[in-house]
Amino acid sequence: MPKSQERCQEIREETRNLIIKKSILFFARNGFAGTKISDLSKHIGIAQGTIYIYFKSKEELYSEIFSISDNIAGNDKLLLLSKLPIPSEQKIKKMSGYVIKNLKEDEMFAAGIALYTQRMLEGQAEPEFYKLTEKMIRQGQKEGSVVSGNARKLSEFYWGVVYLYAVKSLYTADSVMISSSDLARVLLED
Amino acid sequence: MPKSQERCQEIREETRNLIIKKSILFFARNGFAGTKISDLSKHIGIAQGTIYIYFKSKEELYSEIFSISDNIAGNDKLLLLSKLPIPSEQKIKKMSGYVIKNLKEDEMFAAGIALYTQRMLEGQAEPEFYKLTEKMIRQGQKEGSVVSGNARKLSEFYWGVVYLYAVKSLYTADSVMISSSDLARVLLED
Amino acid sequence: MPKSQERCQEIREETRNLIIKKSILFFARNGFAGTKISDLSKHIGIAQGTIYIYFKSKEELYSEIFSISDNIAGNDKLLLLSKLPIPSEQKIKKMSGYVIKNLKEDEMFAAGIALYTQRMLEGQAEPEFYKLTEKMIRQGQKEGSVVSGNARKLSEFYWGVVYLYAVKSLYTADSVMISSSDLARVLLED
Amino acid sequence: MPKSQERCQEIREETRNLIIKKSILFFARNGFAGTKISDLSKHIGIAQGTIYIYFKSKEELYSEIFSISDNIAGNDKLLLLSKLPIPSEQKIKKMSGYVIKNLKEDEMFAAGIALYTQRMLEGQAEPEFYKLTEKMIRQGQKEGSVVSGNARKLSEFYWGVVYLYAVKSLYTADSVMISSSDLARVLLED
DNA sequence: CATGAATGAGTATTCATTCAT
DNA sequence: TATGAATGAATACTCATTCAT
Repeated sequence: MPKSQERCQEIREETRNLIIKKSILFFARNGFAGTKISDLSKHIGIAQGTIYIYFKSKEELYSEIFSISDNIAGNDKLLLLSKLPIPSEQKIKKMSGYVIKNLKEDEMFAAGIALYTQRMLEGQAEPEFYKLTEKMIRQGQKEGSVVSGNARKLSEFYWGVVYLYAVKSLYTADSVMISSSDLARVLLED
Repeated sequence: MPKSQERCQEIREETRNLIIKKSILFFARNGFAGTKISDLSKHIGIAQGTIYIYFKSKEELYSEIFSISDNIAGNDKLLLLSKLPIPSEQKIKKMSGYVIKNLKEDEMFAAGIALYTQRMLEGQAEPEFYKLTEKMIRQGQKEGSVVSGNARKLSEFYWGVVYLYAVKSLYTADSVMISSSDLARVLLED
Repeated sequence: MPKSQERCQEIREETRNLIIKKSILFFARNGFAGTKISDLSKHIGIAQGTIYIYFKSKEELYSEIFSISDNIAGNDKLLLLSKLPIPSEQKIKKMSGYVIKNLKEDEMFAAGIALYTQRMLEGQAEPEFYKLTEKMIRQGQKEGSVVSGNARKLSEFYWGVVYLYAVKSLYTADSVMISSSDLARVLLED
Repeated sequence: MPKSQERCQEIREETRNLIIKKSILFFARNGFAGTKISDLSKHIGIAQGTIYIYFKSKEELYSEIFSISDNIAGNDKLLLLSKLPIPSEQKIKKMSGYVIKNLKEDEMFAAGIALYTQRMLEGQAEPEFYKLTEKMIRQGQKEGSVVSGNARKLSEFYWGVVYLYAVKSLYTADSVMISSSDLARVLLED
């Protein structure tokens, strides 16, 4: 008896997600060239061939992971946050809390941040959440809670610091993490 | 003919240095696995085989580059600086000025910082200049010029920021650089 | 329930025949190595696994097809023909008419001829119908209706020409076919 | 001391030609899918990697071989022949003599004919020498030396017969070859 | 029986390294 | 020394075959 259409679809979806999820960490740690399909498939726990059922090439898998790392980086939450009718100081504190919490608890989040930032450095990604942060900064500067200076540069600096700790956590299991308030202070006046 | 002997030695030295110098940027940008000897030799302007006259393997060249990136990162200057009988605030400002100037003017410096930090993250390098910076921070905290907090963490943070801008400058030709005083302010009280 | 048993057997037989029938064309066009089971199953309209219910391996399916292509090539008819008590000229004309008719109307026939000839060229098939044709030729030479020359060579030439048009029809839908009388003339005196 | 520019060029040319020459037979015998690069390189007597210095892929090598098989098939000679101010009968006899001689003596010639014809069947090659032969046939028909009938069809038939014996000689070392005059008789009146 | 996702041995391709010139 | 063509082990990718459903 043939498997039902839906069940097949489900299985495909599951396997595809498994591959993506497990690949993110691998690519974030070792880079594209440093990642071998043989190692990757062992790490995922599937056969090498299975990867090629879902992705045409290593390159394609890598690309897919990037479009996903965008979401991982938390755009949705940030978008929501940036639209709330609250003072910028609170937004930045909430954002920093969210970021630090995730960096600590979710390796995937750290990997997403790392990959996304790297691709951005190579000029191949548009930093959506940089812009949202810029907005918060400008609002905060009006409100007097955020330090003065070019908003774009400050945003870059803020996320740069996040990247720093993301990369650190990818390499060192129990790396000392910056505190949520220390991170917020990058932008806020004392 | 001792003269020609020396000249030979000189030429050897020159070629060797050329390889190292041109390799640093390449490795810093693409990582170890992402750097192909064929591309590298083309970039240097020599034959692939020539590299193997001076270095036993890609691995050895990479290692060599690290021991050099250590120096590039400015240990000597830093060491000197840290021993001067001047207030920590001045040391930190001088160091920041030195770092920013070099990041702006010397791609090799940026590459050295990037490589060194990367290897450090992978736990394969002992961060000599982190310790020197820690010293300055402790001195500064006593003098009241440096913000309070764990000296090691602050040092890591300071150099993390430097790494951030080093990487940025490797990828983007005219990247907006942080100012020397902004960098110093990472450690100094307002 | 003997009835359902039979029905089952029938279905099996049907599927098996479907696979064979549809495979012949595929193998004839692309050769053994050039035929992928994935493509083949798509072309047949069944799942890949189904093929392996009926045949132990690709190799076995291929072999099966050959024993069948032997029959397709029309041994039985030829055998019958060669035994009829009629002049060789008529036999050859009938045979040529039969061959051309089938080449035109039945892709399977063309495929069978092509496969059989290919395997023969590789020395893996015994050309039963070559021998029957040889007989006709010898008879015809005695009767004065067939051109003189080595009977085996003439037989090879005759079937070579048939192969030629068989292959042509496999690749080109509406290929110009040789006429029955042109084919006969390969052997017959004017 | 570096190798001289010209010597390098020479070596490259030689190796490239060696690969092409030795590949023709292999591909002609086994087809594209049936040819493994590992076997091919062993047969040529070089390392697998060497092939990829000269050709981007197996596909590209195969294509290259085809553009060359065109020449092998003897276009130049044929062109010359077709333009000579001699009766068509002589042209056809000369051509047949040339073809049979080469089929007997030069495996490469046979391979070239086989490959070219196969690609033509797949509709991927323009049969230059078919056209030249057509011309000869038309001229001969006017002169009364060539059998009547559609010139294109006759040309196809003639080269089909040549293909037949080309393929045969590829598989069987000492295959019985058609004689030059037998081949000519395919087109000429008795 | 039929399915098609998964497997892994087999094949194509790359790239660090060697070596004749 | 310097070269770059050649090497072959390492890696990416394919496809005949299996197996849980």
